[in-house]
Amino acid sequence: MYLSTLAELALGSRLKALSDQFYAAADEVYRACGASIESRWFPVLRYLWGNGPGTVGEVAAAIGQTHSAVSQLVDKLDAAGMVRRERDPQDGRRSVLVLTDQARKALGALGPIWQAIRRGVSASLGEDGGRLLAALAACEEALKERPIVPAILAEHAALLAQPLEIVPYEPALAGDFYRLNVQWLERYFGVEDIDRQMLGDPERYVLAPGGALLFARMGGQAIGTCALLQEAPGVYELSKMCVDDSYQGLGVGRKLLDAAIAEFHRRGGRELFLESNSKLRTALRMYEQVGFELQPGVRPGSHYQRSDVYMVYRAPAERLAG
Amino acid sequence: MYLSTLAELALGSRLKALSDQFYAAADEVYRACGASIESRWFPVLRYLWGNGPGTVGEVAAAIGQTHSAVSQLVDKLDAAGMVRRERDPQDGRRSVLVLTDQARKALGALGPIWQAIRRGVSASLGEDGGRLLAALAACEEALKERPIVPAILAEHAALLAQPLEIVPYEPALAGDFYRLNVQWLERYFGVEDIDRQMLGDPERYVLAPGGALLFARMGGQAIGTCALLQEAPGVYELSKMCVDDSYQGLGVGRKLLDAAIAEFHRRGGRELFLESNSKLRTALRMYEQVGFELQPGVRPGSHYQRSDVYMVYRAPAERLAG
DNA sequence: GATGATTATGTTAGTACTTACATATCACTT
DNA sequence: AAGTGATATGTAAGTACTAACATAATCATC
Repeated sequence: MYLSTLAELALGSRLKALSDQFYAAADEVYRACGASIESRWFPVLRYLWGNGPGTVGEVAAAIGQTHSAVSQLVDKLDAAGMVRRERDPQDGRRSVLVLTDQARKALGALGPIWQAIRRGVSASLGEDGGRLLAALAACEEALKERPIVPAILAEHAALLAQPLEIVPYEPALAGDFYRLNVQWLERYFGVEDIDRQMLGDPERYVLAPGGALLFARMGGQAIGTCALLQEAPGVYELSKMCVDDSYQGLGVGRKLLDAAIAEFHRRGGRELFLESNSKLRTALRMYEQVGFELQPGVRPGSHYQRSDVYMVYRAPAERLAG
Repeated sequence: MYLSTLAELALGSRLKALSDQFYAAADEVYRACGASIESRWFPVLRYLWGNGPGTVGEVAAAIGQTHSAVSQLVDKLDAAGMVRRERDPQDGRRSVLVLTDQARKALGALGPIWQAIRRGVSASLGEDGGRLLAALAACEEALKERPIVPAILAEHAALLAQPLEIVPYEPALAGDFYRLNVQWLERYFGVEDIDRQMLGDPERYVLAPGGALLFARMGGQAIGTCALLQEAPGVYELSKMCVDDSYQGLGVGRKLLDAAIAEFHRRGGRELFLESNSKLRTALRMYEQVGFELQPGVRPGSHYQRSDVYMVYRAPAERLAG
């Protein structure tokens, strides 16, 4: 399932879906057994049944819903003849909810159904049912102790505060070069043979021909990379630029790009070009911002199947002059 | 929390509540970070972002919702300028959903927030977060393989088919006498010393003084019990009556009670009384139904702290006569 | 006993879904 | 080409909640 690949990000959706499944299943069972009760009524009715009459607020707190949800539910239960509202003589604000005899009778007859639900759920889910219940209880507890929003905001602040540094290639980073590029290529295109070759041995295919390889590092981890390939003396290609998915949006790409251009200038390069794909609008816009200009057609003799965009760098000074 | 005592019965409610918490948390984070996106949009947007344009049905299947939910969501996303609907030229029925540039930009900037959510959730939930995800995935899988409704109905049929029998004490049942009573006492009151003594050695404290001990058995398992204690010659106390939680509602208690009264008559008993607590309304009503009459006050010399109800049995014949 | 704050509930409006139905298109068969 | 069933989407009505507000009763303080 797609959602499970998103892990923590799609928890809400998945829990909701599972919740709906259980509600629907209970309703179907009640209907099949001829019980005139709805699954949504269960928490309120069961509470009143087990604990005796209670106020709206008390029930709401026990079953973890708002008082207005309970109040509205009671409207329905009242209409269905299951619950009576009585004023508390001690405290006129309170509405005391009392099960009617009809409800007591109906609930009394539900024992075997509830028992069957318990067993049926256990049978269907097997051990995972127990695990789900345990995890659920643990998470409910954890969320009470450690609210989630401040935790997320703290992580967010920490992420943004971590210094981002651009560092040159070192052998320990070879694996990151491969990982980052493949992650990116698989998402947008597919990995071509020419890619695997270069990605697997950057020292031979990037550095040896006189190119440069840069990495963006945050918190000790390589999260982006960018290569400057020397095609001919003084002629460089900007290539293999990518940033880890989970660090998108932090401006990492722009910093890598700036660093690569600075390196091109430091080496006194004569020409800098790149090939890309028109699907990558965000990237193309960024290239334009730093000084690349779109050329008509593709570069003669391009070795990438995916490239349909050809851009050439023109330093700001040149542009002013020309 | 009350709901967690209901185990499998309240799974729907609890999952829904947790789901809502995650949605609300995500929305709060988005708001705090100034991102103009809503948590409910996430699955659709993320899918389109990661997998490129897709049709309504494709997206719905991927994120596990109905096509109409997606269609309605797309209405909102369209209004918000995040998604465009385009007709599929190959198949005129299909609506192809395409992210707008604005959406791409917004989603691009969300990288660190998503990353923070992942980390924040993990930080708040600790290991339980991983357990929840694992259990969730396992249960989703299990429900696909073994639908839950037939499993419940099968259990229900099996339950009703099992014959219920009332049997007298035998040594193998001594453990059940203890288990059933303690389960019940812990739920409602607390176990008093006088209880432990008698529960631990029924042969000495129930049978030796001339009492009787009955058990309800279903499918080979003891699921309820009831004692008839002889206080003085011909004077009996009905006591220690309880039924396993998970077999409530099957009429087990009533059968035990009827059997105990029959035993009292068989022995030619002169007086039968019981002590109970006013909290146990269902039980009290049942006692009244079979012929017990409420007495004012408590029984003189009662040995239970929890008893505030004193009832004496009057055989139907006596009542007719009196 | 007047007052202001708090508490308990009810009410209204809105949201996110569902189910059920309607409509449009496609793929086949004849 | 005309009809038929399947498929893809849209639309309408309904449900179960929430949030926000309104109302009423109680408590605390002077």
